[in-house]
Order: sequence, then C-alpha cells, then structure tokens
Amino acid sequence: MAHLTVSVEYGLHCLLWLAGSGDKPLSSRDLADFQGISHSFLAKIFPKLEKAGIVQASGGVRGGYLLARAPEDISVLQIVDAIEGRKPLFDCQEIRGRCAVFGGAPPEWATDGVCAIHLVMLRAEKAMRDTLASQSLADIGQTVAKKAPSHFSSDVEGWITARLSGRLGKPSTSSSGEEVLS
Amino acid sequence: MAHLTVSVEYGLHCLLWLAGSGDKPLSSRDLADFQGISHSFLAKIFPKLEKAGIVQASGGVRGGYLLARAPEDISVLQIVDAIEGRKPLFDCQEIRGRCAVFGGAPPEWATDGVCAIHLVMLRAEKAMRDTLASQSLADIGQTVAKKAPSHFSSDVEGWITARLSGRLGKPSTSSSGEEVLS
DNA sequence: CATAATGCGGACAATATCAGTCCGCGTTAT
DNA sequence: ATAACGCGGACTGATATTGTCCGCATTATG
Ligand code: FES
Ligand code: FES
Repeated sequence: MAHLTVSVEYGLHCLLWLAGSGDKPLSSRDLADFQGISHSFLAKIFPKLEKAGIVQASGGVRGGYLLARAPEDISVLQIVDAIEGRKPLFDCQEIRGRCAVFGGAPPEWATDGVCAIHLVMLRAEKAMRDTLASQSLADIGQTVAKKAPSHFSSDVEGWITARLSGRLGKPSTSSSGEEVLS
Repeated sequence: MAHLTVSVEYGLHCLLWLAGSGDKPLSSRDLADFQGISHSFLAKIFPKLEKAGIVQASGGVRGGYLLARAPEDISVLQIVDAIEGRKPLFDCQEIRGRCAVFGGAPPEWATDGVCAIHLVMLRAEKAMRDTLASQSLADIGQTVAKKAPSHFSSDVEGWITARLSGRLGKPSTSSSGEEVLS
C-alpha cells in the first residue's frame, strides 16, 4: 500500500463507529463483522490504539473498546502515529558524505546539519502532519453524519443490539443478521 | 524505505550536480562513482527523468546527461513524480460500502463522492505536494552552495576533468582518483 | 464455580515493493 | 572498429504489509 496503510483506514473507520455509538463497549469482532473486514487483522490494530491512550479496553464477556477521550480531542495525526508509529516520509541515507572528493573522510561542513534535500522533505512532511493534526475525529464524524439519511442511525443501532443480544445464552435461531448476504 | 524512496534521494543529488556542472554531459557512471552509490541502480532512475523531460540524454562515448531545462523551472515535485510515478499517500479500500446493514448492496448515498476519511488524507497529500512544488532545483542548489567553502567547486571540477581525461585512449596509470579510499 | 467471550501477544505465511545486480542490445564519438 | 554510453528486461535478496492461527490471562454472566 501507500505510505498510510490499510491499518489506518481500518482504525479510523472503527474509531468513527466508536465515536458514534454511545458508552456501550464494542468488541473488535463486532466492529470487524460490522464493516466486513478481517477480525484477526483488526485485533492487531486496537492494542496500538489502546497503548496510545485513544481507546479504553475492557476484557471479559461483554467487554470491548470505548473511546478514551472525547472525539474532539483526538486528532487524525494521533491516530495515524499510534497505528503506524511515526514513520518518516523520507529516509535520508546521507549520500552527501560519500562524495569522491572527500575520499572517505567528509569534512564537517559537508555533513553538518540537515541536507538541503532532506530539509525540503521535512518541510513537506510537516505540512502533511499539520494537516492531519488540524482535523479531529469529531470533524470527520460530522462530515459523515451529514451524508447519512435519518433512518440509518437506528438501522445501525438495531444491528448492534441484535448482535449483542445474540451473545451469551441466547443462541436464538433468528437473532443475528448475518444471513443477509448470500 | 519510507514513502519517498532512496531513488528520489539519488535522483535529486544527481540533478543537483548536473545543475552545478556546466554544459558538459555527465554519465550515470560518473555520477554514481562520484557519489559512492550503485551505478546499476542509478541507471534505472535516469531513463525516468529523461522521459519526464527533466534531463536530456546523449548516447555515445562522451555522452551522458544534461539538464533539459533551467534549474529554476524544475520543481522538486516534478522530480519526485518522475521517479516514483504519482504514488498516492493513502489508498482507500472503500470500507464504507461493506457495512453490514447494507447487506452487500450499499445505497448510493453511502458510496457517493469521496469518503470523509479519504478526504482528509487527500488534503494532507495536497499539502505535501504543494510544499514540494514550491521548491525548485535552483532553490536547493543555492542552499548547498552556501555551505561549501570556495575551494570545493574547483575540487569537484578537478575530479570531473580527471575522470573524463582518464577515459578513451588515456588509461594513464595515475589519472583517476579511485585509489583514494582503501 | 464453570463457562464463554473478550483482549493480548507471538509465531507463521503470502504477497508486494524496494534495492540492487547482471546481461544484451543499439547508438555514437573517436 | 571500438569503447563508452543509454536503454530495457530478467533476476535476486531484503523488508514491509496483510493477514491467519493459536494459546494465555481476564472477566462478566449464569
Ligand atoms: S544526503 Fe540524504 S538527502 Fe542529501
Ligand atoms: S472507505 Fe476508505 S477511507 Fe473511508
């Protein structure tokens, strides 16, 4: 994939659902099935968000994840960094010091400070990160909420409650909604 | 490597030397040896720059590459795109359409337009690209020229001329300068 | 207390991309 | 004629991405 991986897309979409849902914890399995993505893979993303203090985990049978902070206080940049780990946009190999006229021993003026090329890349990276930092989870949530029709919210809540009641003690023959596809 | 690969670093440093050197063509072998990088690998980068109209190739025994335009008219973004091929920062997998409540048939309001998450990423990518577009090869060249002491320029020219005179008919025992290291 | 669902972590595998090598072809100045 | 050059394809090794699978500890529920 590109610089920002699918893990980021998965994580952001999950956090968006967590922000929309109330204070009921959603498990990674619920979120994976709900969005049609791999649970095994999603399960590797959430611990990173938990360690970054973005979500709060609760173990046990009715456990799951809750947003640890208000959506307004979670920037996209924080999420990206939590999942990808502060990956640099450009990785300078210090080519400049290998110039043949230095003969293997570059003077300090040549390797001092940041290379001019690297500097441009760092500026570009900062511009990117500033943009990501300027947007919060709440901002994105607002944008998506504007597109959805009014009945969608209750549709989602219905799926969630059906899912939760299907667990533990009620293996009811018609509780879940998975037979919708094929 | 990161999103911007070593090919970009190699290409930019080479173009910088091309901008500094006059109208004498420099071969990819010269540039590779001069900077202590792999010639074979560098040879895969230059054709991309040539197809993008950034450098001009001349075949033959004294051939090599020349800048096709003035350094002021070559932006860093053009170089990056020429080498990496317009790689997107974020590759949306359209998760939103797989929501379970849609049952495999997402309505058009859900998949219409650009996803709110994707939109943020596109803005971040644009910020990055704008920064790269705002810097020209001449700008970077000016920055590096300020650091180098006055004698460096003639040192480089000396290496180049020694290198060129070492070729073709003068396999002189002491012409080149490669025995400098180990 | 027993159990089932959950989070967490590690081992593993499939695939893609990156970085780099190697070779052969056609071209061109000397 | 020849040696140096650009161009392109085939090939390789290393690393990252995208998953899968399993076992362990924890915890609410019955
Ligand atoms: S030495 Fe790494 S960008 Fe110049
Ligand atoms: S569907 Fe890809 S970012 Fe939302």
